[in-house]
Amino acid sequence: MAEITFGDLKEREREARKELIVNTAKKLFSEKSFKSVTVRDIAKGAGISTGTIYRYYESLDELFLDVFFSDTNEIIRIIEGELKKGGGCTIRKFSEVYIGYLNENTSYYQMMSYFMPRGMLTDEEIEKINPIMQEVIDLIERLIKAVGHKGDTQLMARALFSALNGIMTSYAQYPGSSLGEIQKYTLVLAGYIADFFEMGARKEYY
Amino acid sequence: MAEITFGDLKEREREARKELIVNTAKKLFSEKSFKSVTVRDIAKGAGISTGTIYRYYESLDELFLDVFFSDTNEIIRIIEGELKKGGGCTIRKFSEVYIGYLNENTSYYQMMSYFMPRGMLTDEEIEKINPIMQEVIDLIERLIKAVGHKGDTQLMARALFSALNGIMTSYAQYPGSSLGEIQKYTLVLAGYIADFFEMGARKEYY
Amino acid sequence: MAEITFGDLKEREREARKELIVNTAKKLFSEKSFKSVTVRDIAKGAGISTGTIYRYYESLDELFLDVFFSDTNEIIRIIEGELKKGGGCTIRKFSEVYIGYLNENTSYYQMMSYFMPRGMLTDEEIEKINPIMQEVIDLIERLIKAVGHKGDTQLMARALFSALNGIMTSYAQYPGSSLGEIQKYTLVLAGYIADFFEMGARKEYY
Amino acid sequence: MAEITFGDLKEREREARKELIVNTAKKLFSEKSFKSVTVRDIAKGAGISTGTIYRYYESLDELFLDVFFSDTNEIIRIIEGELKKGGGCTIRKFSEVYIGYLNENTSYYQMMSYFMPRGMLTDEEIEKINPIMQEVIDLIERLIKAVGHKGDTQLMARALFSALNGIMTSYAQYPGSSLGEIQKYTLVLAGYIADFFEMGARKEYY
DNA sequence: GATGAATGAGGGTTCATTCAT
DNA sequence: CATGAATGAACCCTCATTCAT
Repeated sequence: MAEITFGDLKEREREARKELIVNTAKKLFSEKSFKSVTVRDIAKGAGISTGTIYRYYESLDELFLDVFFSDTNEIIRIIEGELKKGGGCTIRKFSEVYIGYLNENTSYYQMMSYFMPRGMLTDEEIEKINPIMQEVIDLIERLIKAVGHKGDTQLMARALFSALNGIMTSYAQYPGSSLGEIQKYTLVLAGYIADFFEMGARKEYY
Repeated sequence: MAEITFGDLKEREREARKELIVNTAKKLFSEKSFKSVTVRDIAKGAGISTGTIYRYYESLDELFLDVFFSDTNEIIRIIEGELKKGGGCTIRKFSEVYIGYLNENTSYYQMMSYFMPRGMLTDEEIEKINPIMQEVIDLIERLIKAVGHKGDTQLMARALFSALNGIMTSYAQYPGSSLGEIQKYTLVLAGYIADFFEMGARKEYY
Repeated sequence: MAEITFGDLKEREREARKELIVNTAKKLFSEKSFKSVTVRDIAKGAGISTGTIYRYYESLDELFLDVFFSDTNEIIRIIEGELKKGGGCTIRKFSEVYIGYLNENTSYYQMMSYFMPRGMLTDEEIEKINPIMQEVIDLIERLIKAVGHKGDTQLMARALFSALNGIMTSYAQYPGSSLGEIQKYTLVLAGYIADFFEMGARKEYY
Repeated sequence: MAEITFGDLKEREREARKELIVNTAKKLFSEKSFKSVTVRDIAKGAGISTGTIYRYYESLDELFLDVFFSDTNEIIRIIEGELKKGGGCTIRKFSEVYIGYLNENTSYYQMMSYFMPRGMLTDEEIEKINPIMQEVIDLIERLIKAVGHKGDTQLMARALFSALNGIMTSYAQYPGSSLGEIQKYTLVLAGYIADFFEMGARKEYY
């Protein structure tokens, strides 16, 4: 029978604190551009001191990366949940749910653009991020295989992932349109692209 | 016959100055992340004073936006040039040339991510940017129509544009791989996506 | 026969703890500049918590002062040991051994510079430090008397002590030279100065 | 005939500004420990903004080094002035004047202790400091030669310089005594040491 | 008595922007 | 008009010290 040690409790509390910090950061990211959120903003928002943040994260970037990590996990959870519900046209379903998430969490793809550039991440950080990103790709790949695709499903998964992210970069909050219009339009684009992939997946393409 | 007034000359000189500033900024963007380039860097690079920059641009962001504008124009020129040369598979050709450009000018899609978020641009700025972005879309649309597509070619153009941009956001400088490997991979993805669109365009899809 | 009370045991344990802390600090001082060693560094090195350190020392400075105290004791021990061994030219011998110690423990004279400025020490701290410093002076004085000096031996002792410390302040780690060269040079200076004092001591100077 | 160009004026003004900053720093150093003086203190004291400091110095350390440089120059000027006045016992005179200066400018030897440690200075900084330090040594050397010393006058100069600095490190503001008492005592020590060197210099020592 | 998480003032430094010359 | 020195708010981060457990 699993015993709960004192160390476990400590660890849990630590995780709870990190979660508080990460969630505060997420909340602030939804209010303003993620790069304009400061340590003081987060500390204030979380009701703790700036110094405390540095007890849990060595730098702001490390914290941001954890938000990214957490968001990615959330995406996976949401999509797995959604997929359990429905039947049929799953690539499309995935695409819509994913874009829906990005619409609600605009900082996600902003962080992606921020972290991708060469030299931004240490090897250690890359090793932390890679597996979870691969999970997303794997999840998409499963959908593609489900349709019976015979080609390079990994490649196709990556292509779809890229294409969807691009919708956000290009139209996420396109200036001049109302938020609702934009969300509707990005969903249309997502559906359009998804259909191509759906179609492609059904063929023995590549 | 059009007469050249004193005012015209002034205006031309002004444009020449702005071009000098913009080109200096571009050069610096290719050397380091666009967000880390400072007014002083640009002024120094252009051989003028920081104050002078503010005679031509109200703020750094306005300058950056002009770089974005100029880059977009350059893209259009390059692609029109490329398209004149070749025959055949033009959607693919476009995709490859476009991704090639983004690989060489990493600040372009970084700026895109930077400017897209709501509230970043004034109405005035939007009115300046929109027409040129539309030109890119129109250019893509022409390629799509050339294949004989009967569906919503505008939508398809926008979808392709988004998808290609997404490749860069997602894999532009993917950490851990060499620059060359990344460029190759982004081109593979571009080709893959382009083929879907090529195929889709040939059908009476939508 | 002296009885050992419970209080004595407590006191002994307390002293042992302080020694652990001081020795840890010393070890760290040999690795980096003494002013850059933090409470956390020491606590970690000693395998105790930061809070515990404050049970033994009211402040970091008090701890540093104890290290200084302990170092001074060590110096006395070492020099007494050395002097027992040899005959002859003892002022010189002392000077070389002392400079040798300072070369190995660069934080010692750094702490001296740090604590000497007016206002750095409380009266209480001064009362603790003075006797041990006087011991060093007395030790030097004995050497001077041994040569048969008839002048103000206390003054001469203080002068020699000062002069040797100055070698370290001025050339301890003179930039541009290798560590070995510096150590050799400081020893040359020490010998040079020692000879003056040796000579002076032999006279009925002052 | 030397013409004064616009550039010269600019350069002069720049130097005047640096002097203002340096003098403000010196003033503050006499009020509190030099390491506890902040950029903000200096800016406020000089009636300028913190940012302005960084127009003239790349870092606080660079500024501190300039103060050290300026102090050393001042020492040289003062001593040369003094030496012109008097005849006779010049090594002693020098020693007293030097110690007098250090008593008035306690930050000087504090900075010496601060900058000497290996790695504190860049090669560039070393190249700036070395010549001026050598000037001081040369000045002392001249005094030694004046007495007719035949030995290694450079070494003797360095030894004297070290020995005098050590007086300050060891007794500069020895706690417990009044400022006046300390100054008197350091002068006694200086005289005592100077006499040794005076004596030594007169011989064909070494 | 020991712990170590939390504090928060304060550190050096940056940089878009302004404005007197 | 151009200049570039000056501004100063804001940034990230550190660390001696405290105190609830």
